[in-house]
Amino acid sequence: MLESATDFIRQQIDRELAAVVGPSAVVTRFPPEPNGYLHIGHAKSICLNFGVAEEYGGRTYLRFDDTNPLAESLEYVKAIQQDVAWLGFDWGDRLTFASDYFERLHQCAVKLIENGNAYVCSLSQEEIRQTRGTLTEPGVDSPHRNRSVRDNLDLFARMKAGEFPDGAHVLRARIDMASPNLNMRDPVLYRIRHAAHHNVGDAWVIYPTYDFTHCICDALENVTHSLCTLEFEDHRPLYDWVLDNLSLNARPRQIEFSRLGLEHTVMSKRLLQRLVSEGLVEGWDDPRMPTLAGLRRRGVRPQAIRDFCSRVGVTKQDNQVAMELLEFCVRRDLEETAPKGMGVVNPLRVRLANYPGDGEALEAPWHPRRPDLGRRSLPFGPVLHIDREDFAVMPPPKWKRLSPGAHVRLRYAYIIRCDEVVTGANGEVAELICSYLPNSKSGSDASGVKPAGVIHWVAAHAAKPAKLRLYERLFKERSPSGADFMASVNHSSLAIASGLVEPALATSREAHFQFERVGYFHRDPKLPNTYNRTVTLRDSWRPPSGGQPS
RNA sequence: UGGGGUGUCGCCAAGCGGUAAGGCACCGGGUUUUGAUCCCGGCACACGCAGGUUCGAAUCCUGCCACCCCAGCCA
Repeated sequence: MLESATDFIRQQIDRELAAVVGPSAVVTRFPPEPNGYLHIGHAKSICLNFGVAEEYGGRTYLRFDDTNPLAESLEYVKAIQQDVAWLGFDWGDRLTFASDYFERLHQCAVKLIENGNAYVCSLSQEEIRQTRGTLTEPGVDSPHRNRSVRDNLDLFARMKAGEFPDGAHVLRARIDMASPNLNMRDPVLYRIRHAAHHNVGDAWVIYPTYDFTHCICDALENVTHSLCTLEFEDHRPLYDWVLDNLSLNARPRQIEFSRLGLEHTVMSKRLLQRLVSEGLVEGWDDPRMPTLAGLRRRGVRPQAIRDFCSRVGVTKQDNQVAMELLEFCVRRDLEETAPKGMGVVNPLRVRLANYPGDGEALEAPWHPRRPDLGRRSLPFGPVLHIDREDFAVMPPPKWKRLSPGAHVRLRYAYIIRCDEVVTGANGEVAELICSYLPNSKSGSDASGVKPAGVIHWVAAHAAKPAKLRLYERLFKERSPSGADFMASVNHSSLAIASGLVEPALATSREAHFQFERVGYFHRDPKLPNTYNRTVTLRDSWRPPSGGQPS
């Protein structure tokens, strides 16, 4: 049916569809719990669920798995919707909440009780834990396991009515306390929680657990393929057991795939939370965070994230994807779409001794290969700023930048030569006295001089000061270990430079730019006059000795 | 020592009995007014290990080994 099945899940769907006679539909769902921000690992799941449905002409639900009122809030519900939409996926009118189904879930629970498949257990949480057994030893039956249906119904009704405090009773599935699968040892289906719920308020004091809820919601929404991560593999027998013991029309199947692992970062909510609470980052949307909010603020576009997800693939293998792949996708996307201007990170003053007048307006395209992006005016003048990295008093071999006596092309402007180096009090280069070649203007060069290279610059009289936030990896190690991951935090992952940008860039309505020869930058949506470095440009220049290239 | 999974190039990942795709990274070369982009070329006699079946095995069988997940009234 499909010319190229790209992963084991799509292959399975292909096989299923090939065996089906009548019409068939593929229905998936992305089911986040609204208890935190989405990260790039979620993006993998979102791309999979929405992608599969789209490819097979099906549909996808955005369903909030909100069965634990203690952890969830409306703030996250909103943020998650924003992130999914930002990625470019449309759930149409299929925005649902597990809590929308609380009434029907309750009916299902009553049905299980009536059929002898569930019972009210009055053991304490501690007692349940102690009687569950271990990995190698079976558990022991609850003393309440054989309560009569009538008693169970009565107790469950009173639980629902709010007669008991939290923890007094739970509803348990009656399966097998000796099962080698711990999830099947009479798992809890409902617990008492006197807590307000972000969606249904205080309508309920008993809340269903994930295992009971998820499969039923899938069935109610006619989900055909319930795609989740590997740690739920052991839950599949329970998922199936619940549905087997209810008579719902649909029969969804759970398929598990591996989570995304990314080098130099962590993906667990707990660890990310620590970074935020301990002030190692400036919030959930800090551009160093792997959250979608962080990536967005950093300047990563959804197209790049989608490309990344498709390149990473979907398998059951544990994986740790190189950060280089994400960076590749980001550059690839921005290279085509971002206007290219000039920004200087560490300004070094350059005075053109032979330049007459106050200055002139040059012109340049926003993108050499994208004339549709237009052109901008580029002020030039007698005093300029170049990047300090582009000048060397004693240049290493094959130096293609400025140095005493050397010629260099100022991008889209003139060729200059460094005639004199003015040194400051503490021996540092304070200023460069240069001369320019009047007949070397970009586009009409008649100088015949072949410069060593091309460097970027801004005119002192027109440049706008800007804070440039330069980010590096949040973790020094590729795999920050869970235990001492704090020790591998890169405390110099943010450097703030006082730079200069060309005026057209500062007034542009665009948000993403390439600063030529420096990197891709994104105007920060919160901080004024600030640009976040999304990613550097690739740099294959390696100094023969121990130089300091950009 | 219970159950469930996974092992193919540094990192991802195709392959599904017929003699190892692709991407990233890396290494060469070309183009270039970004040491960028782009283009060309190189990069696993080898598929966790050991046996076996077969004319033929990464693919089938057996046995080992390694790693991941599970003992929440979290999801």
